Amino acid sequence: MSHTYEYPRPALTVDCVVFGQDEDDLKVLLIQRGVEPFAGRWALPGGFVRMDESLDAAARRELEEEAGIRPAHMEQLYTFGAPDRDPRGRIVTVAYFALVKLSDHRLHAATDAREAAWFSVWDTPKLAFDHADILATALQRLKGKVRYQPIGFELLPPKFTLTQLQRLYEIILERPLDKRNFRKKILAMDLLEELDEVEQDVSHRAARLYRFDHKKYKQLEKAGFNFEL
Amino acid sequence: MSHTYEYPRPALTVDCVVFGQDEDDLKVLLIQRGVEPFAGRWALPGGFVRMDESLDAAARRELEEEAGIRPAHMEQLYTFGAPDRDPRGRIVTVAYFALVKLSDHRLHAATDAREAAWFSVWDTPKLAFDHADILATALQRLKGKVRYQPIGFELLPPKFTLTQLQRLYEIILERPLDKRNFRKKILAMDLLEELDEVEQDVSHRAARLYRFDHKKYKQLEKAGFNFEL
DNA sequence: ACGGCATAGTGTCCAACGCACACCCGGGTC
DNA sequence: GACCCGGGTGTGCGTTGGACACTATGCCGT
Repeated sequence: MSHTYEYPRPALTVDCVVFGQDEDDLKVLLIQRGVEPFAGRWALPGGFVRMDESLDAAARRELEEEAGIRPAHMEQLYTFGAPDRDPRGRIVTVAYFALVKLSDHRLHAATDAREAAWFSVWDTPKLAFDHADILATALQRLKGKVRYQPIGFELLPPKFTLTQLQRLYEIILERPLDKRNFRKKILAMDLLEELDEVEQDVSHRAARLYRFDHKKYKQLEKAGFNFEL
Repeated sequence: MSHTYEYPRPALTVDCVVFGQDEDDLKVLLIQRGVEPFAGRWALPGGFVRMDESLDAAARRELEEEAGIRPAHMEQLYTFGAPDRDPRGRIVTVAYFALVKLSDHRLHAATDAREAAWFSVWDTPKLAFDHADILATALQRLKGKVRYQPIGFELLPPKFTLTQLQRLYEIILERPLDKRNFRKKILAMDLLEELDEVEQDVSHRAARLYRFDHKKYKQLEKAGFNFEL
């Protein structure tokens, strides 16, 4: 079955930059290509947009299909449409930016026959197409956004310690933060619920666990409150 | 001549939200549609992306063709792709955001046979397609961006008074600013060149003219300086 | 020439915030 | 019980943001 149009059309794909935090590293999800072009190279997960689905839906579907991932946070990043960005012809791609809790998506073997794996964002293999540009754009967005919107929490498990949170910010922003000032500021926002629980199985004093209060944040946001690290 | 593909493809367009400042009003450029669907309705300028041009180039070309406009500032805004956003079928559009000096683009009759006109952004006619959503997104972007990047200057003539600049910010941000604090802050950045010229033809004390120093801004930017109103 | 009018231009004070900084605490290990 | 490892806490200072009101200048009308 084929499809005919009066004027030529670019093909339209979505590609997803999925970030996860692991220990002291920021990871990005990549998939090894099985076919030409760029067979064997690593690339961002993605694929063609179907005629009856929105762009967001296409991005979610591809992530589910290719890596079994349902991200907590996802937003459109940028649309890349240089005429020569794909050797197969004119293909325009809408890039998405997603955050997942790595704890939810530990080791997963290739769900879609292809190999999927997490790489440090500071040390990725050579990527297919213009995916290195897309990744760079996504990193820039993450760095810029994390200071003004509480999206960092989407990378952490539901219960976390303040030190974990601080480490996350330090990794993303690539600079050290002062412990006392960080805690003062984040607690002053009154967005964290202090739990009656502490870390388990650590060989030192256990830290208190906190949970991000999404409801409270939405309320404060409506009232004109601005999150700012 | 027709074009055939193995899988169906959405059509791809660009649409431009062009802002201009006029006196005490923020204007947006609209074009009256001549054909169905939405014949007679006002819409954002835009059109189909050609196979050999980048998305940015398509946006610039459409603006030139439909309104004879070459904007000083232009950036990609967001891509809108709801399956039902166009009654003709699946059409995905990459929206752009542009700023022009209205002084450069005064009254221009319809360049492309169609009628083009400036409307107050607070009082537009009912727009075709999902263009009202696109406009709202663009306004939000403008409001957010103007405080952290010196793009406001692209809306003013090359030489302007501090009062004009302040009015512009007040219009965009929709709130009054304090004159002394505004001047203090903007001059402290050392980005404005104080000219040996004053306004002409005013029936009161003439204000000094200033010019934005793009070169100096680029230097400071490299040195880690952050513009912030 | 004089007065009136419209906008230009200018400085201080106070409160809030950002940031630098160091020590004791608690729990586990050996 | 000594030690090791991170957890948890408060103060002080310099900077910044924001409120606030009067004099200066030039044109116009009489």
